[in-house]
Amino acid sequence: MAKIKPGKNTSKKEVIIKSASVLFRTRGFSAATMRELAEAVGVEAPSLYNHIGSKSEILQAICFKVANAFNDQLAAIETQQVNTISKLEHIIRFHIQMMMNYYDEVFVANHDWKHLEEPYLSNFLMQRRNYEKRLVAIMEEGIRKKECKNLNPFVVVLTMLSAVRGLEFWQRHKKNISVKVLEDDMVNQLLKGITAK
Amino acid sequence: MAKIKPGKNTSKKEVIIKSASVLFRTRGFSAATMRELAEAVGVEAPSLYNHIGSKSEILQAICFKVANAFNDQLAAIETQQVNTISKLEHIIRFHIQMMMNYYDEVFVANHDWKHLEEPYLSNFLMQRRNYEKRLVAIMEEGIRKKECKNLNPFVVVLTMLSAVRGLEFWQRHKKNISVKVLEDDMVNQLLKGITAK
DNA sequence: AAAAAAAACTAATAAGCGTTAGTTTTGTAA
DNA sequence: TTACAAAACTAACGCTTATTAGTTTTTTTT
Repeated sequence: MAKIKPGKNTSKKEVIIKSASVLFRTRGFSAATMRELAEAVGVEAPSLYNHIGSKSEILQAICFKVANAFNDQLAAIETQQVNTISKLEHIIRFHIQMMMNYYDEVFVANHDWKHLEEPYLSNFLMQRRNYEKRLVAIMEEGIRKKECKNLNPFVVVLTMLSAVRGLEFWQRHKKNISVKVLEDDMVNQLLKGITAK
Repeated sequence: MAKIKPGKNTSKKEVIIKSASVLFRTRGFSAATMRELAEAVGVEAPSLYNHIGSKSEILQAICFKVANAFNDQLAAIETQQVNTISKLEHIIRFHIQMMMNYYDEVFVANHDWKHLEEPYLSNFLMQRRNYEKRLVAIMEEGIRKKECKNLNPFVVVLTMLSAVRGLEFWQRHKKNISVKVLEDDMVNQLLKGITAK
């Protein structure tokens, strides 16, 4: 019978969480069962509880891992001494890369955060709101310095965030379009539009 | 005891489906229970089955109502004798309006279609793919006629679709930003970009 | 090799699920 | 007012859920 095989630096808990990310993405958190997760890991369901506390705890681990990654990267970009358009470009590219490299985790964080329990739910939502506000602040600076059009900064930021989030639908076109074309064309469209001059 | 109160032209089945749209949006299809739905409608759970066949049937009704609305509108736009940018603008504005007027239904169709049962699942996905292809065809024509930049049409279309889909997050900012500003700024950004000339 | 710790197993629990059966109430038409 | 149909009710079924208890196997440490 198959055992949990942790790699060099991955604990069994991390293996379970990675499997759960894939399972939760495909089935959704509520529809996914611990028995399904156990089968994916290669173990009986009760054995999972030697490594994790509960189903909900797994969701917490996934959501906050993603949230932390985005927060850390934004903090780094905020301190950069470059113009606003460059900052926005960096952010867009980072979102795209997160989507490519941590597809399952980002998807789950985007879709199933509502199933977090308190106080994790409130904490997560607070972090999201804060993230949006920091992006809006960047955009507002760009407008002030006349680098950006005078559009509603909230609209711009959420349009950008939504657009990159839409990369969820891209996994199935992954083979047809290179990541470079994807990144460049998306940055181009969001920052400069699609209308020919 | 409260009864199901159908309006002039709304059957009790429609009342149930509308309540289910709100419930499924807030709780997610899998997490939502028939007992919760019954309470929202003001009835005991088994009474629902005098009007609907199953929980799954409700999801089907929601998803295909939304799919039909988008398909019909796109068909109308396709026959219009206007330039490509105008067509894309119409499509974006229609998506925004659908999001504003049928928020719950569109949200559920976007999030919970994966819980449709066969053959409805395959049918729904086929319609989605077809919809995307028709949008790509419009964008390709725009590139051919030099109305649009030579960007990857798939990237452009899915960026647009994703951006308008992101209006899901907008309900909470509804009071701060008028629909007109929202529509105009979003169209402006997606078609002409945010960078100042 | 023996002892201790970690992690697997089987069995079972209480709770909640969608749904059905059977009955009673309500609304409508003759 | 009586007859009929629609739609509500209560009770319950069979199934699945996450999780716990108790035991055995495997791995690690001494």
